[in-house]
Amino acid sequence: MSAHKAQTANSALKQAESLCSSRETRLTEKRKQVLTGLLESRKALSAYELTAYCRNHLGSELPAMSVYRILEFLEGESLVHRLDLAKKYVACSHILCEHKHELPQFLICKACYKVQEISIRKSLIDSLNQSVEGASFRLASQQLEFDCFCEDCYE
Amino acid sequence: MSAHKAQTANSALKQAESLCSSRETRLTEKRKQVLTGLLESRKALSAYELTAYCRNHLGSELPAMSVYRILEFLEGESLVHRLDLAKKYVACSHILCEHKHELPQFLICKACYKVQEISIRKSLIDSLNQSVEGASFRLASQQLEFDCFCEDCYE
DNA sequence: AAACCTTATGTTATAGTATATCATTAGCGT
DNA sequence: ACGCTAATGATATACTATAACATAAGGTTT
Repeated sequence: MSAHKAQTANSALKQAESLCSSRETRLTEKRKQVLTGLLESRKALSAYELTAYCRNHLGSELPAMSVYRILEFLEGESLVHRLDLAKKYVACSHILCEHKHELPQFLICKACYKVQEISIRKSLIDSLNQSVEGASFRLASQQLEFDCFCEDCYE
Repeated sequence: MSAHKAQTANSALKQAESLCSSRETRLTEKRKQVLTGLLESRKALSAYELTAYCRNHLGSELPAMSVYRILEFLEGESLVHRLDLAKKYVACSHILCEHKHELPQFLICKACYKVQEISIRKSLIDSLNQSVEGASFRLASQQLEFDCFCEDCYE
């Protein structure tokens, strides 16, 4: 792991800590480990991949069931997003931003699970919503996920 | 099951048969059963739910593994779509249409798995593609899926 | 019809994702 | 130290999915 990567992970972690303490929730060691795993690997990981990451990189045995619970907690704190399409989890790319972030959309590389968190133009979301409502449905969430290929994985 | 439902399923089935025979592929009894299950239930079903449907409604024991293979076949014939987001399968809503259908998008009710197949405006897709390419990604497919709630399942 | 080949289906094993439940431990206030 | 609540561990289990091998069904050739 590069020094830069560790540093970014570190500052994100600090930001996460102050965020939790301001909300009076606890960012425990294990929870930090899971978040660190996602920050350092910089791609989407499954719960089981995270237990492996903790074992191999952080020297910590973390059963998958705990990882699931911890991911749930982190998601509740908006530190992590669950990607249904990929069945994996990513660190929120806005932990370091101060501004509150809304309407996150995810581009997920089907090949390597690199994830890009983007913000689609409001007008695009609006017209999507219109199409959906035209069919008498409603978007369950504005967190949209798109199966993609990243730059490195184009065919 | 209503008479209307059975009738629609029947004509769709006939259309599917002629389609397969024109392609020299075989729409066998078992394959018909699976397609019938999707047509009659009029919502997305998992492979295992389909074995249950065949057992309970069609009096046919169809192991899940066979269902998976059959779904694969039906998908290849564009008679069925696989919904990754829901981890379920739906009958293509265009079996009865003559026209070839392109760029299908799916609105999937998270609560009851009713599925609406829509065609989003080309311009919308285009601007989505633009956003995605701006992030150096490419959509893996134009078959988009959206988690929704249907009319009956709004909170 | 018999032999043959190809396609379809059955059977079994197994991997990955996820949730529920109960037991244990850790952190914190009194 | 006691006791409460939150966090984690441990175990069982359900669901989705694929792989590999065995058998059966359908056509084609002779």
